Order: sequence, then structure tokens, then C-alpha cells
Amino acid sequence: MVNYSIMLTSRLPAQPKTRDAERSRAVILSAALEEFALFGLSGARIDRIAERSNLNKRLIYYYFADKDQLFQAVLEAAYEKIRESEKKLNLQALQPSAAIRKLVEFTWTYYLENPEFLTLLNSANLHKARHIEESFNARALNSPLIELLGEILEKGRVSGEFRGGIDPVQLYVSIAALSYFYLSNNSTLSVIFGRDLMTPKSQSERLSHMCELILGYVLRN
Amino acid sequence: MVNYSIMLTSRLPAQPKTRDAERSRAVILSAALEEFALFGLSGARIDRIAERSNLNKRLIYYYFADKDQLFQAVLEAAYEKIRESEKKLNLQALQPSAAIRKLVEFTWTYYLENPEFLTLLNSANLHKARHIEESFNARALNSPLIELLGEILEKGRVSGEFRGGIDPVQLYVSIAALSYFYLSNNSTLSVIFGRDLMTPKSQSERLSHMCELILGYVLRN
Amino acid sequence: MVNYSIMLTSRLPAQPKTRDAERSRAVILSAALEEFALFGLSGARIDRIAERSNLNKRLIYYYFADKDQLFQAVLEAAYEKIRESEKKLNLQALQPSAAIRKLVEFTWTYYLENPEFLTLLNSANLHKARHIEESFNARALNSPLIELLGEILEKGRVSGEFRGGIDPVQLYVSIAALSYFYLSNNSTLSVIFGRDLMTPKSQSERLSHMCELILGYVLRN
Amino acid sequence: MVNYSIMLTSRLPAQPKTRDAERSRAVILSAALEEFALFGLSGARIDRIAERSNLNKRLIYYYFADKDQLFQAVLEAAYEKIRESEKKLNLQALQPSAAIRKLVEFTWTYYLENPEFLTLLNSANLHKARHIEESFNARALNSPLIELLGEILEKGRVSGEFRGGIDPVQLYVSIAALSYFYLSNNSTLSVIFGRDLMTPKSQSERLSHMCELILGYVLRN
DNA sequence: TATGAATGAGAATTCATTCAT
DNA sequence: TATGAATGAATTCTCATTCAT
Repeated sequence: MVNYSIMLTSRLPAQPKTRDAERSRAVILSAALEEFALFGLSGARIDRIAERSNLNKRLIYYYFADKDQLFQAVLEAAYEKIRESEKKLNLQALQPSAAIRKLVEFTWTYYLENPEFLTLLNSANLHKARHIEESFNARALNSPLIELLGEILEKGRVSGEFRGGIDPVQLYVSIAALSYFYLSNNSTLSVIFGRDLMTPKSQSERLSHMCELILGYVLRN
Repeated sequence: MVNYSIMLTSRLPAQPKTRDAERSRAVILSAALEEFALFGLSGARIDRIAERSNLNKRLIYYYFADKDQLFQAVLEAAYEKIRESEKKLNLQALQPSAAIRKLVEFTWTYYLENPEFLTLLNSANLHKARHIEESFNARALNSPLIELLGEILEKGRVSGEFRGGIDPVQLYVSIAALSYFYLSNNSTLSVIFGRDLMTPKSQSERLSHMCELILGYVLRN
Repeated sequence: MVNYSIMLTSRLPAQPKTRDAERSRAVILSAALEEFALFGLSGARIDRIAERSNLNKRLIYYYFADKDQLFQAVLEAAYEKIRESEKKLNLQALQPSAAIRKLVEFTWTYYLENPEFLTLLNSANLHKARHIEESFNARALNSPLIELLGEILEKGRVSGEFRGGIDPVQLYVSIAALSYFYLSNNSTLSVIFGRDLMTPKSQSERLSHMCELILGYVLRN
Repeated sequence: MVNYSIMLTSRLPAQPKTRDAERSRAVILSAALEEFALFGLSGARIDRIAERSNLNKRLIYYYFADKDQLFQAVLEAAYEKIRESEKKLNLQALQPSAAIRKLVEFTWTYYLENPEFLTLLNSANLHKARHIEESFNARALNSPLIELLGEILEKGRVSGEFRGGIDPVQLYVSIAALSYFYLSNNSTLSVIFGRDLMTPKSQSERLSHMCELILGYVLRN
């Protein structure tokens, strides 16, 4: 059997055990994020999360009812984080085509820099989004970007720059899909195509391709 | 804890215990495919695979060394199956744009009808393609479609129909991505967007969108 | 876990599968001897015995009722073998002190050349000689050497060479003990004393010591 | 198959479940000692060790990584115990021949009263002293008796009482051997010689014989 | 708030043994 | 006589979770 303990590279430095509830909660959450990202929901181990966070296993149960709810909390935090980032995009200030390009670039960069997000979503989907559904009432997980994207598409259409009839949801899903699949399945794809898809060159080629693909479609001829 | 035994809908009908090695192996493989697809590698249970196949748990170890190698065998079988289907596509007989459209449609349909394939790949990627790498030497997992796609793109470029400079690997990945992400993450997306993405209408809208997107990009103006 | 299959160095060369009952039985017996000697009764694996003998596992059960009886058969064979060797010693032809010396040397050499015998006996004793008891009625396991040794001691006493009052059983046990313990516990002792007890030099020193010890006791001053 | 549960005579009385780590560890260790002594390493069952100690099986793994390490801990404890006893012998205070005699008697008595020690060593040797080697760095397993024995032999030689040229290691091994073999193989020997070697009379005869043998050799007559 | 000790239910894997041919 | 297929009962070890302090 593989000993995954050696993967605990990011074990947090032993901190002075101040009795700081907020802090402990956050530390657990971030340790759990790593663990779930690396091993999925079933593969994650409460023990390792405790090790990672340099906290007692029992404390995890103090803050989170069980593994499932911990996963859910992690998932919510991940969503909140990406929503935070999206907010800062300020797409409405840009020209339609520049806005679309920026959205593609943002998506790519965000996934690239936050690969846990991808694995997390995969896990969530394996479990039929059970955890997401439960979170939905409590927190606004849905992207405000959809409306914004709709406005951008409309603005482009009116100006004659964009083709009409584009469903913002479909486009949004497609933009996510192009980055997501490439990065999430990168290791499989690299083996299958016999080339490293994560070299800087490959990465920039992918980004170009995606921009061309999306803009080639959106732009009226 | 959830009792997943109730999900054993597809328990195979108790067959006459023929002492047929090939058969037993195949039955185990197909039961394992279901199980791994439903729960991922870590979440899958050997016990349930035995139940599903109406065979003795011990027999699984008789044919497959351990869970990991069983997973690998399942993965290989899944790849072989999709490669088989691809072979029947006969894209070379079509006009370039028709060929591209057919490839998009095929991808969509295949994933739709073989959802296990998606979950399986997700699992494989969670484990960093370890299993795929190990299989790669033994079996041709890589798609022969890449070369064919290259030829199609070239033919279209020469005839002036297609734009030039398209990397077939990038395009192939993108075509897969568009279907894969939508279907694999469907449950999460459905919750987030507050609409069922799997109704017939949604499905056909998605297929149209993908065709437009890919062809809008490939076709010169 | 340790993979002991690599220890199957002495796997017999694949023989033409003649339907030779006697031969098969013998092959199994010798494979089992090795296996039991290496791993003890509990540690031995029927599977490995089958591998070792290049025969089907089922055949083992054809010839021997179960693991226990196989062990017993192995034990009996080992006893018969040492009794065979003892018979050839021809101690009665020697002078008393020469005979004693020869017995010490024989014991040492036999154990040295047949280390399986030691481990086998250890196993038998761990199981409280259950297997030996069962064999006893059927076969003459007891050494005819005891009587002979009694005669030798008496001859030596009469001639004034040996001291009197020596119980041949005690002496026999002691002679065996001195070689047995050294060889059977050699690995532990080597570690404890920090010196390799199996070098040629160590071996000859041990033999000298044992001869001196036994003769020093037996001989009248 | 034999039901060994009935051999659990020494199941410890259900103690008040004190949450005492040291205590639990010790209880497990002593239960494991019994189990390993009775069945050897391979034959021992973790389940039975749990039963014996009236503790949860899981706790065994909490304190000891696995069966192998548990065995190692047991072995170390056994060595420490005998070394403790040896320390109390105070041989240096005795006359040379009295000291030798006392060492023989001590060895006999210790093995007689701690038969687990013998089986344990047998097991350790079956496994090629793997466990002892691993312990050796950490703990002083080697007997301080060797040096002392050397001094005693020298003292006896100088006084003209003992013969010269005796290697203390050889003598020590021989003294151990004489008791060890008799006791460890007692059941086999009893069957073979057709007499019970463990009656009080047999025992005292054995002890006499060993003393005569060793002293007969050591003393310059 | 924090933690080490303890546990029951499981989960992968092993093993001797039997079945069917 | 020989063998590959099949199995039930263990057996080691794991995991989420709770107890007691």
C-alpha cells in the first residue's frame, strides 16, 4: 500500500496553541481542502487532515459534525473564494470582446492556480452534487457572472460585433469546460498524447486556442 | 451512513454457475465498472462488486490481484470500448465540415450513453493517471482519431473551407471538453443554474451550441 | 508485506508431467519440507508448496488429507532420513572415546547439512509434538542409537576409560543440544554476540569445543 | 480445525476501563507474549490477543503498528526481563566453580519458569532474527554475563582449579543449549524416548547431569 | 477549547479446502 | 492421475467516530 503521509508536505508549522476558535476552524478547513483535493471524498482521511492541521482529530468533530459536513464546508469555501475573485474582474468596464477574452483568461488562470477546485468539483459531482444542493439555500453559490455575461453578449450583438442567439449559460459552461477538462484530465491526456501538456509552451498554446475558439464563435464572422 | 446496497439495481440475475473462466472474468469486470463508476476508486467496495456479479468475493482476487489492478483492467476495457466505437465512425468518407460535426455528435452521444466512462476518467485523473500509465505500454489507448482529425483539418484548409493553423490535439481536447464537462458536472451545474440540464430540450440545445461553437471556429468566416 | 515468492529459488524444473504417482508424492513431500522449514507450520502456504513442486494445488490434497497430515508426513520422512544416516555410522566398530567423538561430529555435520531438520523439529515442538505422537505408533522414530550408546558407555566404564553413572539418554540429549542450539539459534546469537557464528573458523571452533566438553566429561580424569 | 479459544485460560479479569495508556500497553504486551509463545508469530492471532487482554483489537494497532512490530516489542520485553534476572545473580561474589554451577542452575530454572522465552526465541530464529536485528540498536540485548564469565574462567584458571583456553562465548552458548534443547523439545523427546521428561525426578536428573557435564569439563580434575 | 484513549463496524486480502471436469 | 475454477471462513488492518478528562 502506498504511504500517503509523505505527501503531507504542506503540514502547517506547529503554531502556538492559542485557543483561537476562528483560527482553528480555518486551519482545519484549509487542511481538509488539501486532503479532499488530493484524494477525493472517500479517499480523504480524517487522520491526515488532523496531521495536516497540527490539531487533534477530535477537534475536527468539534467544529464539523462529520466528514460529509466537513466536505460540504470545504466546498462552500471553495465556491465563495472563486466568487470573490470573479467579483474583482470588473468585466462591465470592458468592451464586449475584451470582456469575453478576459473571462476566458481568468477561468484558465484561476483553475491553473487553484487546482484543488477542480478535484473538489469532481468529487462533488461523483456524489451527485448532494453537498452542493444542501448548501444552496444557505449561500449564494451561483455565479452573478451569468447575468453580466448576458449583458455583455447583448451589448456586443447590438453593436454588430457579436452574433446573436447565444445563451450565456451555454457559453459560460463552454468557457469553463475548455479549461477544466484540459487541466483536470491533464495527466491522462499527457499519457495518451505522449506529450507534456503542462509545459509553459503547452499552456500558452492552450490559452490561445481557447481564446480563438470562443472569440471565433462569438464574433460575427 | 448511507446504505448503498440499495443501489445494486443492476445485480446480474443469478446465472447457472458455469465454470467458465472467461465469463466469470467478464462478469466481474462489468460489475466493477458499475461500482467504480458510481463510487470512484476509493469509494468502491469489493464486497459490492462481488454482490453485483453474483460471484464469490474470493474469485475477484483469483482473477485480479487487487483492487488497483481491477480498476486498471476496468479502465483498459473502457478505453478499448470507446476506441472500438470510434473506429466505426468512418469520418474519412465525409466532407470536412460534416466530419467535424459528426465527431462532435459522436462524442456527445457516447458520453451520454456511457456515463461510467466519465466517472472512470475522473477517478483515473484523481490518481494522477497512475493506472493509465501502467496500461499504456501494453495497449494502444491513444486515439487514432488524432491523425484522422489532422487530415480532415488539412483537407478543409486546402479547400478554403477551414481556417488554417488548428492543432488537431487542441481541437480534439476541446470537443471532448465541451461534452465531458457538461455531462460530468451536470448535477452541480443543474443546482447552480437552477435548471435541469438533462431534459431532452436542454440536451439538444447543448448539442446545437457545441456544434455552432466548434464549427463557428473551424470554418473560415 | 513481504513477498516470499522470491524465495522460491528451488522451484523444481518443470518436468514432463508423467502420471507417476510415486514421483508426484515425493516431489510434493520435498517441496513441503522446504516450505515448512522456511516458514514453520502456520507460516507455510499450500499455494507455495504447489508452486515449488510445479504441481497443482489440488494434487496435494489428493495425496495428503490436509496441511496437518502433510506436515506429519514431512516430519516422518525427516526422521527416517536421519535414522538412515545414523545406521551407517557403525559406532560399534570403534573404541569408546572414538565412538563418542564420532557421534558428536556426526550430529554437528548432519544438522549443519540438513538445517530444515532443526526448523521442522521446532515447529513440531511448538505444536506440542502432536504430530510426532500420531506418527509414533506407525513408525519407529526413536533412535536405536540409545542402546548402542549405552553399550559404548558401559564398555568405556569397564575399561576404566570412562566415568560411570552416565545416563545414555541424558548424554544423547546433550550431544544433540550443543549442536542444535548453536545452529538453530545462530542468527539470534550472531546478532547478540556481534560476531558471525557461521564462518568456517567459528564452525570448527564450535566443533572442537563440543568435543572437548563431551569428552572432558565422559573420560575419567 | 482446532478451536484454540479454549486455550484462553489466562484471559485477564475484566478490569475497570481505566484510561491508562501505560497500563493498556503493558496488558497488550503480556497478552501478546502468551499468544506468541503458544502459537509462534504466524500462528498467533491478533483477535486472540485482544480477547486475552480484554481490550479492543483496534487498540493493539493504536499502540503497535502491526503484528510484526508487536512481536518485536514482545521480544524486546522478554530480553529485558531475562537481563534483569541475570543482573541479580551476583556471580562475582562466588568462587569460580560455585559461580559456574549457579549459572547452570539459573539458566535451567529461568527457562523452566519462563517457557515462553524459549518459544519466542524459536520464532525469532525462524524469522532469521529479523526482529532482533531491528531492536539491537535501540536496546542492550546482549548479555553482560559474557565478560563476567570470562573473568570467572580466568580466575579459576589462575587458581589452578579450571582448565585454560575456554572461550566464554562457547561455554555460555553450551550452558544455554543444554537447558534450552531439553525444555524446548521436551514434548518430542518425551515421545521418542517413551518417558516423561518433565517429572520432578527427570528434572532433577537433568540438572545434575548438566552440572556434572559442565563442571566435569571446566574443572582441571 | 483541546486532547489522548478507546471502539465497532467495516474493508481488503488471505488461506485452506472443495467442486467439476 | 491431474487441473483450473470456485468458495467460506478467517485474518490483518483501517476508518470514522465517541469517550473521558
